[in-house]
Amino acid sequence: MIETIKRLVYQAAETVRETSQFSLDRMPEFSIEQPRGTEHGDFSTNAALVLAKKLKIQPFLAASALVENLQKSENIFNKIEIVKPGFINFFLSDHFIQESLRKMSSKKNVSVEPLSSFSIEGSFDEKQDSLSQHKKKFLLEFVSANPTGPLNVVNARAAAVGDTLARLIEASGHTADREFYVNDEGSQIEHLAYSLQSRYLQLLGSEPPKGYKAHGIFWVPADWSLETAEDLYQGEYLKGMAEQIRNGFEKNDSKDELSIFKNLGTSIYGRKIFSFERIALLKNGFGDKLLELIPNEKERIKFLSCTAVIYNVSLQKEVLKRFRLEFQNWFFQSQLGEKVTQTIDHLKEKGHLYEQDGAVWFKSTAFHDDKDRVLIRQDGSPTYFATDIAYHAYKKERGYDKLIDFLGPDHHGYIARTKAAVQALGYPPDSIEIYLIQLVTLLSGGKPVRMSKRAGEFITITELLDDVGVDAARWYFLARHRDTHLDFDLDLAKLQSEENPLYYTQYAYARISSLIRMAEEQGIAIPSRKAVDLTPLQNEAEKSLIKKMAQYPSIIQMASSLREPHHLPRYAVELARTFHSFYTECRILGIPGRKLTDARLFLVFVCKEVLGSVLGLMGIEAVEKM
RNA sequence: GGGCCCGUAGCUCAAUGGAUAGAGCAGCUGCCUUCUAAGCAGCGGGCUGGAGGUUCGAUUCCUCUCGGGCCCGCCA
Repeated sequence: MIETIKRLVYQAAETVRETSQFSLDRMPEFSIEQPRGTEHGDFSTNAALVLAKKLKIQPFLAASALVENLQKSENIFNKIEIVKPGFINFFLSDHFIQESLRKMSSKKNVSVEPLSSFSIEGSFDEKQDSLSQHKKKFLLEFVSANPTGPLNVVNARAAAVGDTLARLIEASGHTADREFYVNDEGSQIEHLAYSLQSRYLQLLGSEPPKGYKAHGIFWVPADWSLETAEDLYQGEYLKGMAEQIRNGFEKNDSKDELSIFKNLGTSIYGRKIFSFERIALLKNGFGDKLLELIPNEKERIKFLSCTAVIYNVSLQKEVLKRFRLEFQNWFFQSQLGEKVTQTIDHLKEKGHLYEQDGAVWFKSTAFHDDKDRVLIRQDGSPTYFATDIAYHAYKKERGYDKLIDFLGPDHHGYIARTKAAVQALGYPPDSIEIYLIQLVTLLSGGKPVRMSKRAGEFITITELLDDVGVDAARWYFLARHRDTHLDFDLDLAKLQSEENPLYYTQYAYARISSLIRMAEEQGIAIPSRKAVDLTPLQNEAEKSLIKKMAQYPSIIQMASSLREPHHLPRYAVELARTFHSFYTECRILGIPGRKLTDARLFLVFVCKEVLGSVLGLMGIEAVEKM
């Protein structure tokens, strides 16, 4: 419906270009909107206003030119008017609205054509044919939490936003892979292993073993160099892990947790990382013999790192699955291997590096970064940033056209330097997009819950899901713009759960489902798309519902291209409201006239499809009964 | 000192440069002997933090300013 109107406007603009004195090479982007009241028509466009700006002419003049060249098919328009500055308002015929409904249902799953980049040369249809060439491969990286513990609420927000954006991008005709980057190397992982070992040692006795010293609440090797215990992980979950190392992983759970170490370990690292004996020990427990069985401190820490990483990742995977999110790829930093030095060499060849103070620097200021960045430290080891560049290089080498990263707000400094790196590698600036997802402040009892992984104080995603459920969690995260701080009031989320917009939307779906069930009981089937007579649909409630559904493709297109999933819940509520209003006013069953019943039944059936599709994009369950 | 994000109804938040700035919650008034009242219809509620600028038009873009949050390592 909107596409049709938009196409006609484009065609009108083309005619204007061909026949008028205006020198116009490209029709600027414009929008088709649904005005609030009916006095401004069923739909309106600002096309003439943006055109006027481009041509530097009076808006009203541009509007007149467009309207004169608009095909005023009576099958489509009852009336077209030009108003005040230069809005063009379309009043649609009943026939056009009714037939739009028929078209909507013809699409298997509602998808849309990108309308954003049309030049005025070439007709709409030609552009549409070349759509397949515009199909792009997206790679979305998000969550990417360190494998040092359970996922928290901020990760959950990223999970919801990233997943739904991926679905949106797919719905708008591209492909999108989701990727989780696991930082399984570096000092933080080492600290994790030391923290774990310390918890294990604490299980064994009250005094530190020989060669260890007290370090805060931890016991660390006497020659350990770290200055403060703050660098160690204090979370309670490490105690549980330590116990499992002592008692065996299998015993703790009915599931065979051991397969994690065999299967996940192998799939992560592509090779066996634990010997048969080690796996058996993980299974049955080390008892109090860990230090004897792996006497070499360095080897033991490496072993504990791997164990902790694999275990944490497997738990993260599990909870994300519960959150209805599955990543196509889990990419581990340790998989980069030679890639890091290769990438650095590549940058060196291109002349983007220099040496200073015994370190190797990337001249990122050449690409709009604030200052240059170290890639190789004085001690010869690569920085985190260096591995990150290698990782992004590898992403591009895998053939993705567009990389999208979601970062936490504390990483905003990485936006400029990462973009700089991608450009330095020779890729166009628009091949990478990096967005921040702002913090989530959990409110409990009206007071913020402070979250710090190392202090061990945080609400895990599991606790959140236990508390409010997957649907409510996803809805809350998606409903807000990713750029704004989110106050997630746990009490409120629970208390209001009965009058949540989520339930309002699901209720609309359930009502339709119930209706269709009842119709079937009465032997009334959903009429076929081809045969149904839609002419009985004439009152405002019916037409409003059709028009609201007609907006769906442009909502997807907008949310997808802006990378802003929060438009979906808003639209879902609007659609549900329009439906509820229609439902109250129009009876479907038990009315005289089978034709009206059929037409309305078809209407709600399509509405159910659209509602189901919106909820599906949000990863929220569409319930048949409430 | 520098950078990023946010200031919109009592509360939580929308509004891809567009018409009278909108929803939900909270408050008030009506509506269930017929398809789910977890619903509908209606009312009240705003100097969009403030001051300039850009233009046909600014919540949106630019400058300044006030308030809140986050960051600024050869940690990851």
